[in-house]
Parts: sequence; structure tokens; C-alpha cells
Amino acid sequence: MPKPGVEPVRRKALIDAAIAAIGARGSLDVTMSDIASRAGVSSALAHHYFGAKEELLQATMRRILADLGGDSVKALRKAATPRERLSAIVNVNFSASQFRQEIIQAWLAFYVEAQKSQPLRRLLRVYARRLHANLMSGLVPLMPRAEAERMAEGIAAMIDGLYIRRALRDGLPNPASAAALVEDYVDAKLRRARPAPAND
Amino acid sequence: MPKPGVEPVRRKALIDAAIAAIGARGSLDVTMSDIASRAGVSSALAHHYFGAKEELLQATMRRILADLGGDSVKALRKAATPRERLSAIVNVNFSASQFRQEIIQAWLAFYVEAQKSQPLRRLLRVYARRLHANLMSGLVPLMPRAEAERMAEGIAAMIDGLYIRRALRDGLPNPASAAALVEDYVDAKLRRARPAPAND
Amino acid sequence: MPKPGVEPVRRKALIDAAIAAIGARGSLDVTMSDIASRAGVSSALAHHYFGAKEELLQATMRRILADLGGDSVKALRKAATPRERLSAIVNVNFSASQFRQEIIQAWLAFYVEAQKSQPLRRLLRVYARRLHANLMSGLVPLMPRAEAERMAEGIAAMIDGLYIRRALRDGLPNPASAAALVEDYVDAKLRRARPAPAND
Amino acid sequence: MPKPGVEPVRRKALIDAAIAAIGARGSLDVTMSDIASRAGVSSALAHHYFGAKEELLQATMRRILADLGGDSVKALRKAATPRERLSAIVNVNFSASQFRQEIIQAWLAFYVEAQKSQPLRRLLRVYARRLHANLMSGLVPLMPRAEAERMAEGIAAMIDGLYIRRALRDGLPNPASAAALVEDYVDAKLRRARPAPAND
DNA sequence: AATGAATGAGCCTTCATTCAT
DNA sequence: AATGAATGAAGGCTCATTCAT
Repeated sequence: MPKPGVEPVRRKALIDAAIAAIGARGSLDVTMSDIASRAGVSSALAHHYFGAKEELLQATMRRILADLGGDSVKALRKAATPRERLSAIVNVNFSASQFRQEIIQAWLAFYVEAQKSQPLRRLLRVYARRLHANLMSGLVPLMPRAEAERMAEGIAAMIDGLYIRRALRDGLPNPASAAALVEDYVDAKLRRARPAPAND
Repeated sequence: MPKPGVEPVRRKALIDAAIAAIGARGSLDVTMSDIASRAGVSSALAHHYFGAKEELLQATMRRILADLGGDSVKALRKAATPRERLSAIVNVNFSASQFRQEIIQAWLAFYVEAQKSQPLRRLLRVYARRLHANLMSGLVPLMPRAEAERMAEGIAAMIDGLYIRRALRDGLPNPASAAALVEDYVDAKLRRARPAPAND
Repeated sequence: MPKPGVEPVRRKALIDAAIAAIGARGSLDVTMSDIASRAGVSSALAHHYFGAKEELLQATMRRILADLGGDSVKALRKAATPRERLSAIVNVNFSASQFRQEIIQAWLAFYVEAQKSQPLRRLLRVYARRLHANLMSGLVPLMPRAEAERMAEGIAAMIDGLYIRRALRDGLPNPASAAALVEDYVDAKLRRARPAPAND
Repeated sequence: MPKPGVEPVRRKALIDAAIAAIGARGSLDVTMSDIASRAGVSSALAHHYFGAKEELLQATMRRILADLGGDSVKALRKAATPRERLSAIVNVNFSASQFRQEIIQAWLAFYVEAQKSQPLRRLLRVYARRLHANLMSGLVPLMPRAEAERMAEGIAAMIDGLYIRRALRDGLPNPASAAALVEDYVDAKLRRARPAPAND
């Protein structure tokens, strides 16, 4: 009877520790030793499970993305109308579990690292595409597709921008007002937008 | 007649080299040697002029900020109306001299570094405040102050967000459409906004 | 009836794996994990049976020596005359079971390791003495003892040298010609050598 | 007026230190720190001048080869007849400057390392070819070419073998008798060999 | 008997920084 | 003004080895 896999437990602990370390440091240049000791293990063990530092960081990013993805799916399920879908997406991004200091800083750090790391860039692309698709699912019924495309871009940019500014602790003081700002943008645009032709 | 100070020349060359190095690497972890050799000098000389790496990086950030500031002042001078002021600010941020790959990446990298470095954070605050003030100078005549405050935040966030997304080469393909997106946001908001009382 | 000891089986498998690993790597700095996984077991098991890496390596060397010794004994049994004894020894060293790439490389690697490891050096001494004795048993009847001593040295050196050069894949292409070269040396010397006095 | 290049001095010191370290350790797995501290410098400096450990080791091998090459050239210059050429080559290999414990061990170690390292193997090939050519220049006038080829191989093998056995401190006690052994082999062969046709 | 888990120790390598010239 | 020389400090990674199960 093999010990009930301690491996997944350790991997999770190490990824959590990585997020904490990145959050504390504000950037990705945390040491393996720092991460490992936060997880209560030796740095050698971190290498044992993840091979190289880069892979641990990728796994960490993947986790952050997966969490956001999970939350998004859940939120979208409850949305009845296109407009509600938009709100769902916006709210998820500024929810208590996502819009936390350490997560925000990790996002920012990963954005920078993605400049050098192909795998990380690929992960961010996945995220960007998913966000775009989700937004489009709410926008397309409400306006012509070309307009929807542009608006999805605008919303995504505003969300990312609010993250950055929050990282500096120089933006809006609370998630609620950040979310409200995006919603306000959406409303302003929808006021004038004609719904898309029914046969679209 | 003393040699006309080679010092400023070297400092400028080193800062330019730093921007180039950061742009090439996509992050701030460039080596002093890399920067120095791009400037055609020894790394020891870089230390001679800047003391520590951190100071060179701060000087670099200051230069980027100063360039943006200079461009902004010039652009605002030509703006006759409040609405034109807003356009001027937006356009400057997406102008050819600002919205370049290397500058964009430098911005992103500095945002991350600012998480750890007080001086850099202070610099970014200066920039944020200036941007805010400039935007307010265009917004206040057009809407109630509280509304203007929020809108300034929204515009700033969108600009920053477009920078980030551009860094990933996954956002809008060209500066013109990025600028248009922000302008569109402004227009959508202004359509409904009542002008501020004249006595404000 | 107790399970017929899996221990000897495992030990043999590990030693075989060690030879394979050393042959593949071309040197002794193979990892215990490499050896163990070639044997299909965990590295912990290798330690369980051999204690430390050094002991596994010594056991491996002992096996190589034992195999060579066994082959030698067999070959010498069939030799009727002194001259045939010499040929037997030479041929064993270049036989198909000894003059294999992996065995040759292992020899070379052990020679180097013997510089640092007393136990390995002792093992090589045993081999050297045995080879010397075997050669002497063929040479003494054919020439004065002093001459025989020197010639034993020469033959041994030539054999070792051919091993080294073969390891680099830069020497004679096949075992047959290597053996012929040594035989030729023997013949050249014997042509002039007067047989030893009968009463020796 | 630039300081008279300390670089070559340091490089030489580091290579000397590498030889010493390898000699002391009996193998190539010496640490950069060991080598550096023998040279009286920091390990960082060793990297500064040689880049990676591998390159320092290659430079070391190159030096050993170059020294042997230099000695050989000098010795061959004094040789008047083909037979003297052969003696010259043999004697160089067992001269006081070559047949030293540390050099011998370095040779052996490099032979092993060459199994894994392409560059080292290439270097050893150069040495092997040069030795072969030198031997041939003495042998070809004395016997048919095919015979000469084989004999060159035999001499080279015997030299290498004597090195190995010496490394174990288990072979001939002194260089003189080692050299004599090879000379004896040559003489035995030449006694019967017919000189090559004059028009060869 | 066998293994996964875990670690301490050590090594190569990089880099900012200092200093004598 | 400028640089090559030099180093201390630190980090990633590997590996033999131990231990509980």
C-alpha cells in the first residue's frame, strides 16, 4: 500500500510558496531556496519535483491561470443575459480571490518574464484568448462583430491597466470601484450601440 | 578652455544603452557589462558615473519619464479646447517616439521593479500624478469633478493596459488603433456627460 | 524452501548495469541513479546492497578482473608449450569477450580512478601481478629470467597501450590485428633469444 | 601605457595550477576553486580568463601537448639517421620533463575525459597523428611501408602502456629502463627487417 | 525486499562592485 | 577619464546518501 502520494501535496505546497514568494518580492527573481523554505522543504526537493526553476515558475503561472479560469467558468454559469456575462467576467477579475496583492504582483511579474520566456508567453496568450472569447460571448449579441472586437480589446486593456496601477498601490483603492469603472465603460458604450442583427 | 565635459556625453550614452539593453532583454535584469559595452565603454566606467546599477536604472527611468513629459508639454501647447487636450495626451502616449517596443518593455519592466524599489516607485508616482493632472485639465471643464476623477483613472488604466498588451505583441497591432480605442472611450463618455458648471 | 536469494541476482544485475553505464559514459562518473535505473531498480536499493558507490565500483572492477581471470585460466589449460602459453594470454586479452568497447572503457576509467582509490589500486595490482606471472610462465623456459622479466613488462605495456588507443577509436581497428602486433613483438624477441639453461 | 599584460601571466599560472591539481588528484575532477587557489587567485578570475572549466582543461591539455611537441621538434633536429630519429622520439617521451608523475596522470586523465569530450578527443587525435608521423619518418627508410605502419602502432602502444603502468606506480621504476624497453623492441624488429628499397 | 521522500554538501557560474594604474 | 584586474557573494543544480514505510 503505497503512501498516498505525497507528491501532489508537495507540488501544491511549492506552487503556493512560489506565489507567496513572488508576492512578497514583487518580482520573479525569487530564489529556489526562498520558495522551498516557505514550503518547509529543501531546495533540492523543489528541484526533485520540478526539475528546474523555470518549470516551477511555469507551473505557478499555470495555477494562477487555472484558478482564474475556474472562477470564470463558475461565474459565467450564473449569467443569464449577454450583459450579465460581461459583468460576470469583470467581477471575476476583481473578485476577492483574484484581486489580491500577491496575485496582482505575480501577474505583473509574469507579464515581464513572458518577454523572455516562450513558454510563459504561450501561457499568457492562452489567457488572453480565453478572456477575449469570454468577452465576445457577451458582446456579440449586443453590437456588430467588428465593434465587439474592438470593445473586447478595450475592456481587456482596462482590466490589465487597473491591475498594473493597483500593483503600484496608486490606483483605485478598492476592487469594487475598479470593477465599477469597467462596468461604466461598458454601459457608456452600450447606450449607443445598436444590438447586432438577430440573424448574426 | 576645458574640454566641454565628456561626462554628460557618457551619461547620455549609458542611459541610451540601458534603454536598448532593457528593450533587447525585455526586462531589467540586464548586466552592467551589457549596458556598458553597448555604450562602448567599460563597466567600471558606468560605475564611475552612476555609482551603482540601481542609480543608472533610476536615471534611465527618469529619462524615459522626462521624454514623455517633454512630448506632453509640447502637445498640450497646441491644444485649444479641453477635448483637444485629452486627445493630445492620448496621442502623445501612442506617438512614434513613445510607443516603441523597447520603450514599452522598459515601462513594463520598471513597473515591476517599482515593487521593490522605493525610488522607482516614487518616480512612477510622479508620472501617474502628472498624467492625472493633465487628464483632469481636459476633463474638468467637461463634467463634474467627481466624474472627471473617475474618468481620468479609466483613461490612464486603459493606456497602461494597452502598453502591457502591446508588450506581449498580442494586443492591437498599431499605435493608431490603440489611440483610437481610448478616444472612443472618451467620446462614449462625453456623449452623455453634461459640461461642468461654468463657475467651476 | 526459502526464495533462492534474490540478493545475488540483484547484485549481478547492478554490476552489469554499472559496466553498461560506465561503457556508455566513458568514465566512472556515472550516477548511482543511472546505474540503478539501468538495472531496473531504485538507487536506494543499490545502496542497500552495496553500501556506498565506491563499493559498487569496486565490485564491478572485481567482476571484470574475475572474468578476465577465468578466461585466462581456461585458455592456459589448452596451452601445451611455453610459446603457446604466451599466445593464449595475448589472445585472451583481445578475445571477443574482453576487447569490447564498454570493457575497454571501463578498464581505462578504473586505471584513472585507481589513482585516488587505494582499494581499486590494490585490485589493479593483483591483476598486474597475475598477468606478469602468467607471462613469466611462458617466458622463463625460453630465455634467461632477467630477460623474461623485461619482456613480460614489454608485453604487458603493449597490451595496455593497445587498450588505451582502442578506447580512443584511434588505434588498430580490430582485435585480431592488435593481437598480431603483440605476437609479432614476441616473435621478434624470441628469434634471437637463447633458451634458458635446462636446469633453470 | 597599459600594464604589461598580466593576462598571459595569469593564464599560464592557471594552467600550471591545473596540471598540479590534476596531478595531485589523479583525475580531472578537480574543482575550479582548487585550481584557482593553487594559482593564488579567486575562482571567479579563472572563469574570467577561461570562461568555463571545460575550456581551462582544454587549454591545459593543449599546453601539455605543445610542450611535448616542442621537445620532440628539438630532439628530432639533432637526429642524423632514421634510427636516431626513432631514439629521439622514444627518449623525448621518457625525458625528465615529460615522464613526471603529474604529467603522466594528466595524460591518463585526459585519455578518459576524451571519451566524453569531443574537443579533447580532437586534441588527442592531433597528438596521435603527430607521433605516428614522427615515427614513420624514422621507420619508412628502414623497412617496407606496410611494416612501418604496423611498427609505428606497436611503438606508440608500448609508450602509452608504459605511461599507464607508471601511473599506477607499478611499472618500471625509472624512465631510463622504460625507454630501454622500447628501444629493445625496435632493435629486435630491425634486426630482421630489410631496408626499404632505395627508390621508395 | 524495495522504494519514494528528503536532504546536505558541494560545484560551476554569474555579476555587481572595487581598486590600482 | 578610463580600464583591466580581481573578488565576494549568491544562486541553480546535482548527487550520494539516509530513512520511514
